[in-house]
Formats: sequence, C-alpha cells, structure tokens
Amino acid sequence: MPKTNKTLYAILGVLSIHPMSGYAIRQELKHVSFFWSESDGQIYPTLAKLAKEGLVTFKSMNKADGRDKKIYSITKKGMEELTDWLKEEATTRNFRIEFLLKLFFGANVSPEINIEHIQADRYQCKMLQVKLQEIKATLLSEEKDSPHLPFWLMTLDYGIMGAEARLAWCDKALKALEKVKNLSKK
Amino acid sequence: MPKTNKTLYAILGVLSIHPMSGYAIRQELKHVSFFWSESDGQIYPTLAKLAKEGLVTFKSMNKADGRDKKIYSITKKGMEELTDWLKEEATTRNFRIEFLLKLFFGANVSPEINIEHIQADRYQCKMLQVKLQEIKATLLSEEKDSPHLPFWLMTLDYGIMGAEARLAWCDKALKALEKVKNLSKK
DNA sequence: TCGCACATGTAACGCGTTACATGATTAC
DNA sequence: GTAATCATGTAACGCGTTACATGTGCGA
Repeated sequence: MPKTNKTLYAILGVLSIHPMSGYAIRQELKHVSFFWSESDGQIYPTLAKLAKEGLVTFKSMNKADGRDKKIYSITKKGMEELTDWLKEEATTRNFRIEFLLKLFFGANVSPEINIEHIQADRYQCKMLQVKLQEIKATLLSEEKDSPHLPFWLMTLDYGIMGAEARLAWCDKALKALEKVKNLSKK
Repeated sequence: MPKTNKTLYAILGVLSIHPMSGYAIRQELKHVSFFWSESDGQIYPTLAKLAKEGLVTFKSMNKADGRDKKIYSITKKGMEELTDWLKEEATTRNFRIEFLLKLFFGANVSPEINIEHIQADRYQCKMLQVKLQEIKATLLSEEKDSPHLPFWLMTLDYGIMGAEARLAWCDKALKALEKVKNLSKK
C-alpha cells in the first residue's frame, strides 16, 4: 500500500528552507506550481497533523488583536522524514493533459477548433516561459549564495526547456492541422 | 462548479473510433498513458452510467459458457456530448512531478542521490521515446487511411519531442550536479 | 500445470478541490 | 471607502487508486 500523499513532503521541504507561516508556505508552493500543484485546503490540516506527530513545531506570534500567526519550523525528526523521502526513488508520474486528449479525438470536430486549442496552449506556454525566466533572473541576483540555488535553477530549467519544446511542437502541430484543413476543403 | 471528471470523455472518445468492450477500452487508454492515465476501477462504473444516460449502448455477446461480453457503441446523443466537450477550451493542467519536487529540495541530501534520481528519469525518458517511436511506425503503416491518423501523430509527437527535451535537460542537470559535487568536496 | 491474457465487476479509503467563514491591515 | 493581501481554518463531495473477487481459454 504505497502512500500517495506527498503534501507533507512539500510542506516539510519548504520549511527546510526556513521557518514560516502556513500562509507563506502556500505562497511558496504557488511559485513551483509549474511542476507541483498543491491545494489550499490541504495545507492547514496537514500542518496540524505534522505538528501532532512532532515533525514540525510552531510559535504563536500573538498579535495585539488576539489573533495569532503561527510560525512553523521543521524539527530534527521532520528533517529525518524529509531526507528519507528524498533518498527514495520517485514514483512514476500520472499525467493528464486534457488538451491532448481533445486533440487525440480531434477528428470528430473541425480542424479550426483544434487549431484554436493549440493556439491557446501556445499562448500559455509563452506566458509561462516569460514568467520562469523572470524568476530565474530574480533568483540569480537574490539567492546568489544559497546552497539551494543550483537545485532551484535546475527545476526552473526543466520548465523553461519544456516550454521551449512545447512551443516548437505547437508550430509543428499547427502546420499539420493546416494540411488537414486543406484536405477537408477539397 | 466545474466538473473535474473527464473519464467519461475518454471513454466516449475511444468509442467514437469504433465499438468495443470495456476491457478493450482499458487497453486503448493504456496506449495513451503518456498523456492520459485512467484508472481501471473507473471504466466499468462509468460505462454503466453512460449506458443509463443513453450516451452509449451495448450488445451482450452471449458466449457458450453463459458469461457475457458487452460490446459498447456510442450513440448520437453520446457523440453530441463528446463534440460539445471537444469544442470547449481545455481547463488548465495540474502537474505533480514528484522527482522535480525531490530535486527542488535536493540541497538537503548529497549530490549523488540527486544524480541517481536524474539518471533514473533519463532512463525512463529513453524507454518512452523508443516505445513512442515504435507506435508511430506502426500507426504509419496500419492506419494509413484513417481520418484519425494526423491527430494521433500529433499527440505522439508531443510525447516524442517532450522526451527529447527532457533528455537534453537531464544531461544539463547532470553537469550542474557534477559541479555541486566538486564544490562540496573542497 | 502454470501463468498470462481476456473479461467484468465491487468496495474501501483517502486525497484533492472548491466553497465557505472570518477578520485585520494596507494601499489606492 | 473599498479592494486586495495577509492570515487561519472547516466542510462537503466526489474522483482516483488499489485491492479484491471470479472465471475462461490458450500457449509454453
């Protein structure tokens, strides 16, 4: 029975960088959404569970109004749990790319519709590429001396190179669809 | 409340190619697992639901032993449902690439461990690439006149070009890790 | 005779998503 | 003043995965 829940590792991971609030963890994880998406609703319950198990601790920063902000830190036990997981081989990925499923069955609708889908994907790719390159530039200047930097750059490159390849694919696919369009018109 | 369930469209889609049994649908969907993974346990219940709603029909092929094999066909109503979905813009993908999450937090373990993970990914990429190229060759000879062919080739190319890009990334990442390794030894 | 492919299903369980609830502070 | 951001949580719901159950026919 292989546990599928990886949310706790994502949380332990960001806390291994430095202590922060649940809200900040959410924000951090949004920055890596191009390869890891995490649901908002999972963060707080998982954090509570991790605290109960002693993998993280927290300090409540009581603010003047009585509401509190919790700053979580990873414990030694938490670090062990994290590194144990990091050493394990990654389980295989299960992909679901909806727009490719639509394209796969694209013969059921007009070429124009498929062209639109690919153009939409092309646009998204382009946006992503720009965003990732901006993050890269920021990291290079602001995290110059972090031991995490090389790892962060690698994952960013994965996104950037992947986007580049997808752009090239879009252009190729669009050409193929133009051909389909011309054939269907005859 | 956007419905997340896409299993029915995957099923309707394969039935739009030609009628087949639930088991055969499962097999067909396994062929596209590089961009769409479907759970075995979802097929039969979904198929039953689709039949109840009149989107598919089936003929029971009673075999000598009394056990039956159901051959499902898509109905006119089912085709409408499918094409309606095909026309809609695809919703954004939620990725979870576990090995990238490990790499992102890679500074917590030795470079060697990260190198192993990437080498494992490189191997999987290579295998995938070979498999997809084989499928491509088969399609080109066996589905020469199918109206689906251009669409199937496009999705295959997505996989092949993606694998190519990932291989290039692996080599780049491995070089970067060698550098990290040398620095940490000093 | 052993195992694999064919063939159809059910049940448990929990993860993941979305929406909801609440309220302070800050910026425009 | 009003909208966005910071901040922490809860609840509902259903999808997705895994394991289980059952049985035939065929090839090595």
